[in-house]
Amino acid sequence: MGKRVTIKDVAKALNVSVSTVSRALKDNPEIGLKTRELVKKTAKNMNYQPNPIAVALKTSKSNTIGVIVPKIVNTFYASVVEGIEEVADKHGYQIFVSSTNEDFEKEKKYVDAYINNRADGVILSLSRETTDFEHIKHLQELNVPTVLFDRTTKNLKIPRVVTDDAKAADKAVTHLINGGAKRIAMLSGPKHLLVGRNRTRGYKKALEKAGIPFDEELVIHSDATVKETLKTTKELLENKKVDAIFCINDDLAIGAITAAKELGLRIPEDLAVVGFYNSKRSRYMNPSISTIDLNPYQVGVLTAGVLFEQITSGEVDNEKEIVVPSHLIIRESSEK
Amino acid sequence: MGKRVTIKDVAKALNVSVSTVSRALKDNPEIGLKTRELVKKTAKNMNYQPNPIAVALKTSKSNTIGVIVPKIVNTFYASVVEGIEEVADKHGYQIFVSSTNEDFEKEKKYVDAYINNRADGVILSLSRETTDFEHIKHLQELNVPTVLFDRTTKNLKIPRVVTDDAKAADKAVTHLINGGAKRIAMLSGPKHLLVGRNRTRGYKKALEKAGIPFDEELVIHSDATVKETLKTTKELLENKKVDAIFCINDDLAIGAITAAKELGLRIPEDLAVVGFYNSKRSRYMNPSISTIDLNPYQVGVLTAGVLFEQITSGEVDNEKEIVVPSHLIIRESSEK
DNA sequence: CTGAAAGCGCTAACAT
DNA sequence: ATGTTAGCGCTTTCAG
Repeated sequence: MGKRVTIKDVAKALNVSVSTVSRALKDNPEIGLKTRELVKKTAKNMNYQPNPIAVALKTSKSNTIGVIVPKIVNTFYASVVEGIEEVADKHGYQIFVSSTNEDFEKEKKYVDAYINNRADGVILSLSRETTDFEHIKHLQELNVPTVLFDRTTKNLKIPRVVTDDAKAADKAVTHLINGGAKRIAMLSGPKHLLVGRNRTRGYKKALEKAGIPFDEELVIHSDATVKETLKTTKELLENKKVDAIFCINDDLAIGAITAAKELGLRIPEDLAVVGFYNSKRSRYMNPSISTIDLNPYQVGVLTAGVLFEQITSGEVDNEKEIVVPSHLIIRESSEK
Repeated sequence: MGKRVTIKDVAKALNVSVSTVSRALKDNPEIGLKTRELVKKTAKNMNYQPNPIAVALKTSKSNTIGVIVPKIVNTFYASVVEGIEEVADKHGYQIFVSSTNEDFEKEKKYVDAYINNRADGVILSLSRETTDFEHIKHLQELNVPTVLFDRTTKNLKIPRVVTDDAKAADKAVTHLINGGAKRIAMLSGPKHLLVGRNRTRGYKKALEKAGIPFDEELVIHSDATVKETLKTTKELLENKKVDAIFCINDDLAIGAITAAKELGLRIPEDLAVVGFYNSKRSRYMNPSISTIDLNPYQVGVLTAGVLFEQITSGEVDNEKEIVVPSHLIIRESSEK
């Protein structure tokens, strides 16, 4: 079976030395043009494939980028990965993706794996559990180009690419206000998550600009189970008399809409809703409400851009922070 | 900065040879128990980390599994990946994931990458474009354990794990029939896709069992754009008088439901719908209709299982085919 | 029980 | 312009 052909084999076939072959293959001008061509031709004929492992051992570079995400089933992250792939490919790099499943130990494990496998760069988004950052610092100590995205931390000086969560929320809520809403609730996730906090900031800001007082009771934190969402939404509609709801994600948006309909309300005449655009699917989920698109693909493209800048220049700007703008997709029917 | 500590360093520190260290580290009984312990202890103290690249170069094994999927943003594939990760982790292997984005050239490229990086196994699902299978045959020639899942082909003798698409469709349609439906339409995707063909088979079978004649006109192929779905569904409802719709995916299901509601129909009293469960999100998307769960996570677990069987035993059963059962999730409200 | 030494495939001084 | 050689970090005969 497949005995792999090495540089040595082609050297032997041509009666030249391995170094000649090695150099010819990388177009080293020290080698005569005709030998260069000859070597390249026979290498191809013999179906020679360089062994990246040997190269990596020798050079300590692997031509690969490690990408670590908290949850690959989340389409936001999957889309980011696509963006990264796109630009890595352009640079002639491959990416290897790992999902920590929000597990800190796995995150450490994968970081180590990428270090040991001499990844030329690492892109990662912190797991929910991560509060200790030694593994990230380790990457920095080893001078492995690293950039964080989305789930980052203030406890680290490191380049990062984030979404404009606060601004996005502001846009969404302002849109609702412009549509005539007066009492706007916010359906949020678990209280401790940074996303929620950032979006709450935007929510408050939009209210403030419109002169609407902030009412703590209209911000609901939940785990986004169907049942819970239905219950809290009904509560909001029946007892708090809200006329619009800003939802932190599409699952919540669907829950809100479903609850509203069960109460006989019409969307958006009786209740305006804004959700988030997490995937193409959103279009189907709520064809009649406006959504915020966080541009995950763009996040990936930009993150990879920062990384390659670092790889290419060899310089790190640990203060670098790129904020990716979000995009409000307005559906006609969402205006009251 | 991070000078990495090697086996040599710990050998020097203990005044023993590198081979002793190497052996001690892998608990070779030829080495005295106390030396073994000593070596292991100091290795840990010195923070020694084996260099997997050197190991791979020496042994031609990398302790990694390559996974190639057509589209990682598709939650079906993302979930499969989670399943694979789970069992790979148990075996002490890492996985590296690549998404071809349905591009045949990328598929070849990634296969080559995994070959060259000495992946100990490859799991892959063919891209839509793939009609040439030389790269897969190449894997087999090189004795790289390989298993296909989901998107497979009859043109290859190779272990595979697939979903029971036909059976799933049969279950779904039978469920509709049991609920009282008489004229059941099927919303399908592009005509040439295997999934659609398999599901059509199940659809026909269910009708046949119930003695309902098959009507070609009730099977609609579309690209699943929102507009198109709405249009075709309305057409079905108004002119074909269907009382139930079997949808090949959740996007179509949402489209169908939306169209029905726009016509003033109630779900499921006036129209019963069955969709597919592609993610947790499905629960939100159509809380009132039944769905088919294809168990992607299970597909991943089983696929990895087949692969590790092969890796462990060194034997390939190219006839092996595992069909993963799907699961019909019935929601009360979907019964008429 | 332990050490010496070869070699995996490649790159890059250092010759010539 | 090309060849020789050392060595990346590790495993594994083969010798003691």
